[in-house]
Amino acid sequence: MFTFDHLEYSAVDTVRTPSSGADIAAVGRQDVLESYFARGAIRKIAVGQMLWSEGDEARHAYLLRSGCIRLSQMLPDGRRAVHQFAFAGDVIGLGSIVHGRDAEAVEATSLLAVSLTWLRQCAKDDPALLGVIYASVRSSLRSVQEHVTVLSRLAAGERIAHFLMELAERGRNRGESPDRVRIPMRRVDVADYLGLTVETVCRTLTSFRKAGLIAMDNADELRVLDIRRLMALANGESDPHDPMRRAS
Amino acid sequence: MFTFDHLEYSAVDTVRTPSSGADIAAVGRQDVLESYFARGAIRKIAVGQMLWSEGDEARHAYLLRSGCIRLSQMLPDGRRAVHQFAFAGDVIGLGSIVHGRDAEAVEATSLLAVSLTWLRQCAKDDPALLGVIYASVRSSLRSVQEHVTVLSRLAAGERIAHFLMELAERGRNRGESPDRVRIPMRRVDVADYLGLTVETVCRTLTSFRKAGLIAMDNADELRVLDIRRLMALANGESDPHDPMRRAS
DNA sequence: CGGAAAATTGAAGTCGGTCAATAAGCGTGG
DNA sequence: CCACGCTTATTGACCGACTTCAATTTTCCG
Repeated sequence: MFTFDHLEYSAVDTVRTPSSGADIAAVGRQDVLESYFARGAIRKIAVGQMLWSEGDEARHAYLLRSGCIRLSQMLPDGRRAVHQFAFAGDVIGLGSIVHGRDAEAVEATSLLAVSLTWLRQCAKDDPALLGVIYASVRSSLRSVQEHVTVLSRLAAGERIAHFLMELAERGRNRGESPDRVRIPMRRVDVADYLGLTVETVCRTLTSFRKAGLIAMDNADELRVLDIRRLMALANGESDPHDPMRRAS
Repeated sequence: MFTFDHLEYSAVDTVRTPSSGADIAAVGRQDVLESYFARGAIRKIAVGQMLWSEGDEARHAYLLRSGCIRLSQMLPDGRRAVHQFAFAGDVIGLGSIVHGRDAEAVEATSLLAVSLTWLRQCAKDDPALLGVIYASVRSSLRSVQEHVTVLSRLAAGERIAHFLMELAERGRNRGESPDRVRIPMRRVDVADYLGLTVETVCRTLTSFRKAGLIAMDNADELRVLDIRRLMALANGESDPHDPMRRAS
């Protein structure tokens, strides 16, 4: 849940988890992990390129240096669910032996890759490592659970607000301005992340704009104008009759 | 994802995970964990009693011997999202330092409780233990991810079918008949688990009954009549125009 | 520039929700 | 054992939030 005063995610676990999700490690307390990734290989992937596919054996864990990776799962008939977006500082690939979903670059992405077998070897000498990995997966778990609540019970407008606050919070953790939110992914990605359609995402953003909650210069960047109301929406604290909850 | 032939969950990870969810450990390969729980204290809780509440510090992990625990999260205005149901054989309480959601008994439940600090001590002597715990949380992660896909992209009928197949599969893992599914929780719990309303759950079950997919004697037990169609629905492989996808 | 992809807007339809009523359990106590 | 009262489940009628289908506009790159 977001709080208004400090704009900070409820850090319930030992590890600070900026709403990173499945497979994504916490950023704080991650020094241990990062020291291992520092010895990893740099890998760059272009927009639309897959880091791995569903069913692939997991061989590496990755620390994002820049860019954005979309983790998603396809249904047989083409429907898609985006589980999480990973940003700079996030660690992905620790959650599976065999990948259960696709990982694709939403924008040009640079990562550090380490072999999982090597990581396992290291864990035998360094007892702290396994604990950090465990904490990382655990914090991922908490993030996905929050996502479940969003998908399960929030209305369209609340989901979008939640998403924007999530982006703002995570941008802030990377040292970006909190009232300026960049949206690196396309609308269809946002829609598949929030269980909505592209059209609903557009319409909701438009109504937010008209209500003075946000301002948009480009399609991929917006300014937060009324963070209080956005927060209330994001946390499900808004008035049930607030028209911003709805899309139309 | 479910498969028809063996009625078995895709065991993608090393640990067999019968669709158990957040905080719920895998059942297979769990011998290590169980040996520790064997030295735990027996605790019994009655229907409606809370095992813990959101915000509580996590002090114990529990292995369910019988009954059913509902893990849920409340929104400020009373909306509720049920994250998972834990059944006999499942382990809960390993996913958090501070609990992020409530745990309440759906029916009379008996559990084995061990202290987390004690478990941590043991982990120092037994390197395998931390690995098993890690695997447990990892498999929980995978389950919640599946749930995200369900909530994000499946229609009402598909969600109910998925839920029934999940119950059947997990009952089967506990040695129960696969074509006889018991539903220990109330309709409102099912609704909050699937992001629907009580009425939609009822209506969908009725239409399943009328279509010959299931038969119901009591409200809390049903017989699976057409598992093939239920499976197809559950996995999102049904015809987009199949009326069973819809509620009405 | 030009052409395709992406974003946005509009109009109409529908799935699932809301509100309301009825039925079915279920435990308690006479 | 049955009557009573309460909770839960089910069904019906209506409604509306979101989707679907269909333009139109904007953006992005060659």
